Amino acid sequence: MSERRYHHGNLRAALVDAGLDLTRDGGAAALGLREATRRVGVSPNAAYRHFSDRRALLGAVARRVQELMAERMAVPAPTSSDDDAQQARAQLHAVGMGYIEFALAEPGWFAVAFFPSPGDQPDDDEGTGTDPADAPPFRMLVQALDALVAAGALEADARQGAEWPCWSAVHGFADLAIHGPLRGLPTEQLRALADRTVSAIIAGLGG
Amino acid sequence: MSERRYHHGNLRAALVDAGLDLTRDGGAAALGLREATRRVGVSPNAAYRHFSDRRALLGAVARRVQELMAERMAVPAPTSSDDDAQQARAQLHAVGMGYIEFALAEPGWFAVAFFPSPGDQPDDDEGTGTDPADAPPFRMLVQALDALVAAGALEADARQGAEWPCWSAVHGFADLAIHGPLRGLPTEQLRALADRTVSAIIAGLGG
DNA sequence: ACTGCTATGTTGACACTGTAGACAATGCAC
DNA sequence: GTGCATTGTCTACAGTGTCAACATAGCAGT
Repeated sequence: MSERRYHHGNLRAALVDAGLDLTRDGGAAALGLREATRRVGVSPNAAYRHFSDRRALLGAVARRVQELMAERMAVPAPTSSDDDAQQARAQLHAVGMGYIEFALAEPGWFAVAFFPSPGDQPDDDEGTGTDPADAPPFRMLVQALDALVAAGALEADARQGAEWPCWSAVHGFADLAIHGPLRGLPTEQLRALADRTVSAIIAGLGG
Repeated sequence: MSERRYHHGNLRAALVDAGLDLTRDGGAAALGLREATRRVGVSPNAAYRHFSDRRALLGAVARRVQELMAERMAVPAPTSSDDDAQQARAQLHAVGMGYIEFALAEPGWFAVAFFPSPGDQPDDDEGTGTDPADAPPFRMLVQALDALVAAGALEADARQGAEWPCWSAVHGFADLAIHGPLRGLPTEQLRALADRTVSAIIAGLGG
């Protein structure tokens, strides 16, 4: 098992795993090329065979985090209630709360998941790799909003672009709660504020 | 003028100014201790006479940016309309849009202004210096919300903690628009989405 | 089965960063 | 003027990302 072969076998995956470890506490800044390779037991430059850049590795880690996030945001199985509209609203609410709760539970990962500010803007679009608009958590939001329309709880006019107010609210709240003035508040209180925020943005969508 | 005296005279201020220059494009990552001192024409370690740390300098820059932000968010002078409630709502709306517009106009500065993720959390509260809750832009938000209550446009119950949904929405939108999937959208479209976001969160406050 | 190519990992080096400690110049208080 | 606290410099160290040249391993084709 621990025979050190010259070829690692699956370095790329191993580096991403190391990246997950490092970013979990410490966020993006904690992911160093040298540190990651050190953990895997490989020379620093080996990483360059799999990633063009430190930022490329970070991007790969980010995509994995997005998947983890979507898994944790599992929807609470639509209880067979009669009120479709109410249920759709509840689902959207759950998606929002799931987003925030993941952020609170894994602040380091969350800081990496979407658009890491540490490096400057990625120069070009395809720099980090994937379009953030098809990040799994985002798709969940889209789905929930569509369901809201289908249930008649949201006008078709108001549907257009509704993703952004929603995402804005939960994303902003997460940032405030992790790095901002809300940091350190007791979980219960935090959850109450999150609930208020999510409820408010959903309620305000109609107008 | 350009006589190089041994003592710079006002190094601290000069370093902060250099920091403003550096962060303006490039955000927090662009503020290097060595680079800043180089610009001022002073040895790297001179900075340590005025700041304990690179992060301390960054904090000083952040506070200056917050002031700049508040200046740019100048309220549009309450037009003497008869409808108090409508006017209060408009003021709150203007504060939110001002926040976002500053962020869009000065993305580098905005990234530094509040809670720079680059470094990890500041270890202790008083690390960066001031409580983010009395950042000038935040005070403007508080004021606008109070005015809303005074005008009868917001129940006293709903007033409590209303800062956070509001701040969350605009802050999140700014992040999405700068680093996120909204990046690069034409200004006009961006402004429309911002408007929608701000309107939504205000409309949703009552519930 | 041997040969050669390509993918993968290593070594050494460079320029850069933040930070620490010992030293030098300055300007203010007496 | 003298002495001292403030402010800036120099040297040095550990750490980083990245590049170029080299070494090894495994696979393809004869």
